[in-house]
Amino acid sequence: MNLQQLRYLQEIARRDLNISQAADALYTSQPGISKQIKLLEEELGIEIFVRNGKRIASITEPGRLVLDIAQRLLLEADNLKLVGQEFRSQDTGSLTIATTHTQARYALPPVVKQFIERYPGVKLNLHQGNPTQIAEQALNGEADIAIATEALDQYDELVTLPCYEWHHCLIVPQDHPLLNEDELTLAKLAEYPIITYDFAFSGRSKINQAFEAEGLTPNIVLSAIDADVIKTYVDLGLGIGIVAEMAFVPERDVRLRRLPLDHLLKSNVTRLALRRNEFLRGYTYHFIELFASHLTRDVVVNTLRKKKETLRE
Amino acid sequence: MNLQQLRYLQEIARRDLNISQAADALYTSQPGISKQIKLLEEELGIEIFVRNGKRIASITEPGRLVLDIAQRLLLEADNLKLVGQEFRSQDTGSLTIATTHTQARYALPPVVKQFIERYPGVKLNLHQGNPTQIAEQALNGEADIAIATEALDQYDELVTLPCYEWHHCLIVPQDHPLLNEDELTLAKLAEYPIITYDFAFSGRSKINQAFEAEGLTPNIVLSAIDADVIKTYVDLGLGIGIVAEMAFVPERDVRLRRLPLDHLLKSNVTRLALRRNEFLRGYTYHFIELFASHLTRDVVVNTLRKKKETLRE
DNA sequence: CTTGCTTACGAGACTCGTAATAATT
DNA sequence: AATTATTACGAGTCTCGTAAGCAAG
Repeated sequence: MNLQQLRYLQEIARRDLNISQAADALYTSQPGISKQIKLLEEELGIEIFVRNGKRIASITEPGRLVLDIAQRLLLEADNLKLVGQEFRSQDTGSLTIATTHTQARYALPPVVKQFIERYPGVKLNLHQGNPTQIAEQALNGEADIAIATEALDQYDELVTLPCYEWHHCLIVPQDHPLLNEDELTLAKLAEYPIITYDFAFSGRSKINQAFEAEGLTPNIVLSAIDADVIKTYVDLGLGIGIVAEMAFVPERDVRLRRLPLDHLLKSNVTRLALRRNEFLRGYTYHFIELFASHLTRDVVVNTLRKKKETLRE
Repeated sequence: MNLQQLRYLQEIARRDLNISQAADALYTSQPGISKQIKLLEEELGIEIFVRNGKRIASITEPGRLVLDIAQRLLLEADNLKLVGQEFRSQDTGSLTIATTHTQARYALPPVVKQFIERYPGVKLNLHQGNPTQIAEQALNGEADIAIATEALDQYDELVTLPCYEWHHCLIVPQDHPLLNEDELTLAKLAEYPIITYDFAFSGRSKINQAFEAEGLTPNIVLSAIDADVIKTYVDLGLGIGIVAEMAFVPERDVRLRRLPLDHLLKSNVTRLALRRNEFLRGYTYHFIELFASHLTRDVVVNTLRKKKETLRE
């Protein structure tokens, strides 16, 4: 048994049990992988894959267990390399953040600015995507940190930490009748065409819930995946917009007005996700603390080693 | 980087940083280990050991981290092998219990009897030792389960589970004046020479605490590490004995009498300890459940993956 | 007939043991 | 002087890539 075999195994699992694809991904030959997997199965004395003649059909039950363990093991192997890098060169390396438009555009810029000044030797990458993509990038190590408001909680292998709480707000053209209302209600909002986030983005679920709870059906005329699109169409007069409060910038959005919705919609919590048990570089802790000052190194370390909430077995 | 290098590393750490001893323990050559460690250090780009010329003096800070990770990684490697064994042959293998006299002599026999009947193919080993030895055997994998009333809680790498609660009792010769007392008090006990457990065994700490709390100094004339020795000397008239209640067997100890001490001494909890994150064979779960029926497989699985209570970093 | 896994085989790399060397106690 | 680590070197093994074979869809 060796690490290489386990890497092969992991890659096969990632590539839908296709050995050829795994070979391509790892820049090696397909027969090589095939043989090593055979050897591994032989050594462990179990079949990892169910084979249909010469095709791999599925994973066996013990295979699933083996895969699980192998992944934890490989994570520790990565950690070893990271420890090396950390001590070899404290402040150089790379840091990849997977996040959504809202965070990348409105929440992260000041953090990034501070970070790159402090760590000029660290190559900072931002991957933008939807919450599911983000979570998966964190899961398979493509990203070191995932930041989003939705969907991060659904993976056993990820640890999540609350970063900050925010509310939605209403944005309307500067001459809109709603600006004269004494008290905003969902019912009044429902009278106008609404432009807001696409399903699965930036707390859209909270918006749906609120209207449903009052038996209202909002007239969503456009669902966008980012606030800039929403603001553009609100400006054009297509409807009223509901966006994250961070996304309204008075200096820039001069033709729009903001109205708070704190009392109508539940608040949202933006969270970040890390791979459980991963070793983090010193600058990664620093980045996290820059983003959410309560997430000190100690807090993060403690959470990283916490128990899983649910177990599959 | 490969598993072998990490095994070498682990063994060196276990053998007080002596490469020659590690080589002996692993049945390999000393230069071989030396070289592989060098290679590992080179690959990680850090020094793991502090060298004084040609002697290894200590572990560096990054080395300690590396060692920590390596141990977790190797545990998972062991787990892979165990998964193999589990599925290859469900009911054969070995199970090693490290425990104290009290448990081995009075608590375990019925469990062992049932177990060997149910699993004739499993080689069951019992290692007797003091609580510290027991914990260490569990730690380095010499034992699969440690069972004791003391000392198990002090290791990060071990998970402990409560098995059962018990009290001490007083044993006296059949004609002893204390048998005529209406109500036993610690003060009355302190009037007689006492024979009980050695420090660090079977709840001795609870006994000391109780007397101290009342400002009494018991006259301990003999401290033994097992109840059989205690009973022998009580029978000889050397004093009165305080032992675990399980250790008194009316049918056998016919010349002695038992008096309850539940109201005078705090109760004790016997616990078992497992290595955190270890994969357990099916029959191991079964053994645990035979010993403590509330410790079902699910309960144990959940605890094994729990977070550490304290972190060193 | 294309995709995908396995078998066969050989070049090159790696591991490990022995022997010699050197430093520390 | 004895213990212990490093260096040197060679035999044997292992890994991996190419090429050929073969089963499944």
